[in-house]
Amino acid sequence: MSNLSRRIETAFQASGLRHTTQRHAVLKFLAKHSGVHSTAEEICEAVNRRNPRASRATVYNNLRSLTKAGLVREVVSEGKAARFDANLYRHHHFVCERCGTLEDIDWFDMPLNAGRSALSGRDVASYEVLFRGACGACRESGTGGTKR
Amino acid sequence: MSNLSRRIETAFQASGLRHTTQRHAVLKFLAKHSGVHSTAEEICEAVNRRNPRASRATVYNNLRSLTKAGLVREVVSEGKAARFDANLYRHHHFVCERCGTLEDIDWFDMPLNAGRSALSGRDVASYEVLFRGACGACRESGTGGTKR
DNA sequence: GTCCCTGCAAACGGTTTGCACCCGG
DNA sequence: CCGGGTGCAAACCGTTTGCAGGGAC
Repeated sequence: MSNLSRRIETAFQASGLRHTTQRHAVLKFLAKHSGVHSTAEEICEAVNRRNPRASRATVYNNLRSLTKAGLVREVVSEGKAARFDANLYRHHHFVCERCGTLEDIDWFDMPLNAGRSALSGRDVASYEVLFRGACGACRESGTGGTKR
Repeated sequence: MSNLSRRIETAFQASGLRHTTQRHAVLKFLAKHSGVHSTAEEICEAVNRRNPRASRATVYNNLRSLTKAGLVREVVSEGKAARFDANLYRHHHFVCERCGTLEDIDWFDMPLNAGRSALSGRDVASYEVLFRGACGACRESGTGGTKR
């Protein structure tokens, strides 16, 4: 059994989620494609390329239960289809205003002191920065690109 | 004619958008309810409570043209329905993880030096911070709240 | 007069749900 | 054996589109 599969089973036990082949396949796919921000449809399609299969409803159910368990995160998305990623590390996000792609930005801390008064009265558990601009490819080509 | 209406017409002229009663009504509603982050449906309903009316398609069309013209912004949304706001001032966002409400946070600058290497290769045009945690009401009541 | 805008209704795409069966613990 | 998980198909809901008529400039 692969190292990844073992880690997944351990995570299931820790979170109290029942271990099923379909759920395993979904999480494995997301862990293997971390940073890609796949849609439910893409996950569905990928999982069904080889056995065991998982119906659309099951994929959606599992994405929800995995998200609730904290093993997967739903990524801020500009489009209509929700995008998911294995929740392995904190990161910021960069949205290209020309081609619409969403990139992960390596984590760096920001001093929140400046916002203390603006945030008063709330418990801040976490934060992330959403950057907008032109990604490397669009900056070079100067193209408008196609929103995905 | 109200001061607000005059400002709206000026904005239309500056942006090259044709002035129509329906478009005026949509922007006026958003300007009056700034910070509320209304859905298209809510805007539709509000506009149609009094003349002139605007069909669903028209409201959607106008939300798109107004967004493209920069007079309105589409707000980062956790749910499925898109939320809009008049684009009057820069601000950060706070998502309550218990009740799901989305609040505006007064703008404050953050030193981005720490992220220079992580962002290299991209043109950063703007940024905003998305905070997560417990809002004032949920923190006090300790309730789980209802996701809207 | 020309285009863009509007309104209606039908189509669309992503997501959820109801229900019967199945399988992990 | 029990309760949650699975699969299918239909329902749902927010959004978009095609088209005919109307209004802004």
